[in-house]
Amino acid sequence: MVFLYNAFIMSSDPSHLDAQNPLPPAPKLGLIHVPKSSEVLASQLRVHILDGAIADGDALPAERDLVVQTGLSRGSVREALRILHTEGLITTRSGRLGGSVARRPGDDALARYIGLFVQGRGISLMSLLQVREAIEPSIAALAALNRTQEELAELAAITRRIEDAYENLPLYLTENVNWHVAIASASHNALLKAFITAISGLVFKASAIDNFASEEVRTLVIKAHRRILQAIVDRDADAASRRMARHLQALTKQMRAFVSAPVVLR
Amino acid sequence: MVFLYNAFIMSSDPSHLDAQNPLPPAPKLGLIHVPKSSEVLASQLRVHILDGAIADGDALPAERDLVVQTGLSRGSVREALRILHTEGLITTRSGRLGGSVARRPGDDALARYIGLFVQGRGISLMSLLQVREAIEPSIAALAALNRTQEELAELAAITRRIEDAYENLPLYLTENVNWHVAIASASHNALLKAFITAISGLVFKASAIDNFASEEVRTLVIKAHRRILQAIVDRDADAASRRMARHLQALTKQMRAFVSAPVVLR
DNA sequence: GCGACTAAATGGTCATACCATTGACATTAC
DNA sequence: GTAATGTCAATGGTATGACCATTTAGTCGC
Repeated sequence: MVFLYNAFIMSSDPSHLDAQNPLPPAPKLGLIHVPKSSEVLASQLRVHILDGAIADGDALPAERDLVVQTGLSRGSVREALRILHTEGLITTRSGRLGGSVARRPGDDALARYIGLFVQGRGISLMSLLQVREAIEPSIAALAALNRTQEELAELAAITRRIEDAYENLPLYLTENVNWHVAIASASHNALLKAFITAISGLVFKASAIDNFASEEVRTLVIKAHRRILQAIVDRDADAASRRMARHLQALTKQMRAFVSAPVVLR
Repeated sequence: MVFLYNAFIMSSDPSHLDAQNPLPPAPKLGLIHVPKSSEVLASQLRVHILDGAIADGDALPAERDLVVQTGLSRGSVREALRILHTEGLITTRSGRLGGSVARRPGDDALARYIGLFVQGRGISLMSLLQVREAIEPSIAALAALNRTQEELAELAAITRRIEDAYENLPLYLTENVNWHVAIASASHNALLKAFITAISGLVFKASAIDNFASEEVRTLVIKAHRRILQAIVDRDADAASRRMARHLQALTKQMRAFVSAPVVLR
């Protein structure tokens, strides 16, 4: 031991280096991050899930199988699976024929994280409405361009359901969220749809506390929805965008009284 | 054991219920989800972090302390902490004075999940550019309205750095991302900023593979940046929005050749 | 056939031990 | 004195092994 130690000292001594090359090999080392075993396993599995090598619905090996395959302890394997579960990339069931199956990240997973961000950072309802006003007119325009016949039918059905729920406030509000999401679906842009799903849900939860949807407001909303729907039917992207922008501005105006406080969920 | 079993059978026998109240208490039970111990602990800690009871930078109890406080095993406690870590709500260090400290969810955390979504769902670069075009004009408008003097200075500095990096392509591209993020900062909307941070980063990574920024493009970009900056200086929200929209449309056009494939990261 | 029981496979939890990392503190060398 | 060095304690990281809980396939009995 002592011998090895001395040898190390000697090899660090620059005195016997070639005079032509007086500099030691110039370590150029940066900070070294030593990953945890669970993170390494999670990363490997994540790659396989994201690139489709493990497809949506495919089963992962059982925990005890992963233990023998990886040489890690079961605790580490379980922590890796817990990471993937939290990321929304697997679901897990107990019992015989149980185990973990791969999942593509869904709108709900992304919505959950946007919710964490909004709540943790104390984002105000005002800011949320700003985001909605920023995004949704473009979504309406894309929907006008890309909507299929089926999506149009669905959208018309929801528009009608909202009108039918005129007296049933809770139903009215949830169908309203569905309406916005349905338009986002018709935009054929999955990321925009996920954004609007998250934001509409948050606005709904934050505003359902107080009841701002007076009868007058509801009447105006229904009118606006009809006009937006018509623009989408007509494939008139410009009109869809414009009308959606106006619609949201009007809604925001109605909610001004509530917008100062940060968003509170549940 | 047998006795208890029989007692249960008897108590389930409705024959000796009050005739006035012939219905059993109407169970009305839905599906019951039994949470895992680690999830319960994670939820409790999460609430305290999100509502600020555990502020950003505050230390959580040591793992072994949580064990005695909660009565759970250390493995369960660790899984709970792993969940919070994955959600970006805590960071953890080893060693003396180590432990877990609470963190507010940051732009990076949200960006990471948006990245997972984009990659896992095979979102195309085209869709990403659509999102950028949908969001960023509004951001420019908000920046024109809300920018402070300091943010203006920072924005001008970045604009200059981009021009200086005309010949240094990698620097040019990263400063370009910074420019978009700086505008989003000036919008004073943290959620929009997080979105743009994520999307600009993804577009950068997805497009840095091939080199589309020809000299001609770079010249046009620099011109466009100047005009947008001027609108923000002038507090002209309309012009800022319009010019940003044009700028992005032009950029998207330049990238048309690359946009068909899904986004590939790293 | 059909119900009830059993067994097996799987995730969930616990207890314990030990390793690895980090920094405070004492010690030593100069 | 002070700077290098060594020691030790606190904390997270990992491994083992056992047992519990849940769920389903299969089997037995009627």
